[in-house]
Amino acid sequence: MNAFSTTVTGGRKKRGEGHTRREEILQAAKELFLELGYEATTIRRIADRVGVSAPALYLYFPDKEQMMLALCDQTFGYLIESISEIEASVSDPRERIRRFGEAYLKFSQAHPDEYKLVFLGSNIPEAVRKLGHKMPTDDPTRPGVTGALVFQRLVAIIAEAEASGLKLNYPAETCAELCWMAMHGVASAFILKPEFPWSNRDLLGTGMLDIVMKGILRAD
Amino acid sequence: MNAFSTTVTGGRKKRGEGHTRREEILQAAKELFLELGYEATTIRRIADRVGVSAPALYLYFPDKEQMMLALCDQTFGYLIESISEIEASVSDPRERIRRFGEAYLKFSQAHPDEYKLVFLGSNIPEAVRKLGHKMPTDDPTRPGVTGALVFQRLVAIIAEAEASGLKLNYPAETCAELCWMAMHGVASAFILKPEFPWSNRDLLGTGMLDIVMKGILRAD
DNA sequence: GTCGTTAACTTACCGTTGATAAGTTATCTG
DNA sequence: CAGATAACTTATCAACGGTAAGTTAACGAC
Repeated sequence: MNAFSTTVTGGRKKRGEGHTRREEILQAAKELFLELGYEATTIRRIADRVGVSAPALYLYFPDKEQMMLALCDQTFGYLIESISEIEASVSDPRERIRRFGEAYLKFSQAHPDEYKLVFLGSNIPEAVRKLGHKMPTDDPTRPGVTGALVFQRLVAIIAEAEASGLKLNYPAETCAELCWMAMHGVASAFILKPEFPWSNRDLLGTGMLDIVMKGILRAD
Repeated sequence: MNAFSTTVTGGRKKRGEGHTRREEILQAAKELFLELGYEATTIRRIADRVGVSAPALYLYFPDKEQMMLALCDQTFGYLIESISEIEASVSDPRERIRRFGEAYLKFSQAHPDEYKLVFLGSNIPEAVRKLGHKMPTDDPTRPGVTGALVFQRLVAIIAEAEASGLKLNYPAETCAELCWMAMHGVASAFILKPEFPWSNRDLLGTGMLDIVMKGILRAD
């Protein structure tokens, strides 16, 4: 992992060290997904960057999609982390909701490919599309479920806000859905139409947040 | 166009009739895009359904993406039509904006597959563009720009509202973008996650509209 | 030390993809 | 009938994701 972002590590791994190769593959895949997007990142390109042959990747992942999924969980972990941080450090309910929205938007812009994969259905088959939301009996360790966790946190935050005395203009669940939809609208617009000349991206983010807060919380 | 949704029309076209083949190709492509999505719809599958060889498609379209863009324009046309109707029949500025949002949502729910095709089509643009294979031209007659037309109508409606005395909380363009993003958030959520137990779909639609109107228009 | 086992990896290949080149056929014009 | 050419086909390309089968090297056991 040097400064030139080639991850070639040279020779064959020793007996018990296969997992380090796996991590090298993930690292190279992540770099390439971010550089080129999902489609343009080919198995061969990943293999080249790692310094192994293409089929070698299949010793560690069943297919290309699973590489992306593994990365999704990893990066969504960061989102969940920052949400947890907010929950831990911010006590004011209003501020919590706002900070959630900010974190969500910031994440979507920092990791558009992962966002696309989990929340936009993307081009990846059925398996991934349904995981954005709760599938109660499913294996919680399966890759790709972290998207649903994010939404559940928002529901919890808003429900707690109501419990702490804030008055909502809609049922808590509806408020959470409205909030998520609005922020998702901004996030997906930026991601899906990156070349569109948006008037002012920062203002759109903060503005939407203002609008939603004003819309779901009863005026003081 | 028979009951089995094969569009085979038989033999070779006569001299001046190439354009009818072009329409057959578009029809088949549309069906397949809706059935299978962009990625799974191959040139060969389209050609099979039309009843010609695969390279024949390249007599009418430069590449697969252009077929998609042509379909986008077609679908956007339906939306533009209903917007024009509103502009012609509704004079009150507030009501115009609201009706625009309603029409947009209604359109998305009446033609979910087409909406998905047009607005959620995350098909490659990024991947290809980043590889530098073909940079987007700034030719305004190029297919795929009608989407911007819809948005311009919303900008115009909101700008006219401002001109007629309504006070906006943001620049007109930003208001339009916020409005579109919010409605798109609702529309895409319903379409992308149809199985999610949304608390109340009607309330989410009208509620988001209320929230946006309240957010972009200064309170009376 | 050298053997068997097997993790780690390679070479060769499969079918399919979007797209192109070059040739063929059918229809229209003069 | 004789070009000309629109409409279309066959053959082919490089690149894709993925698989089969073989090779190399590191280990424990004796």
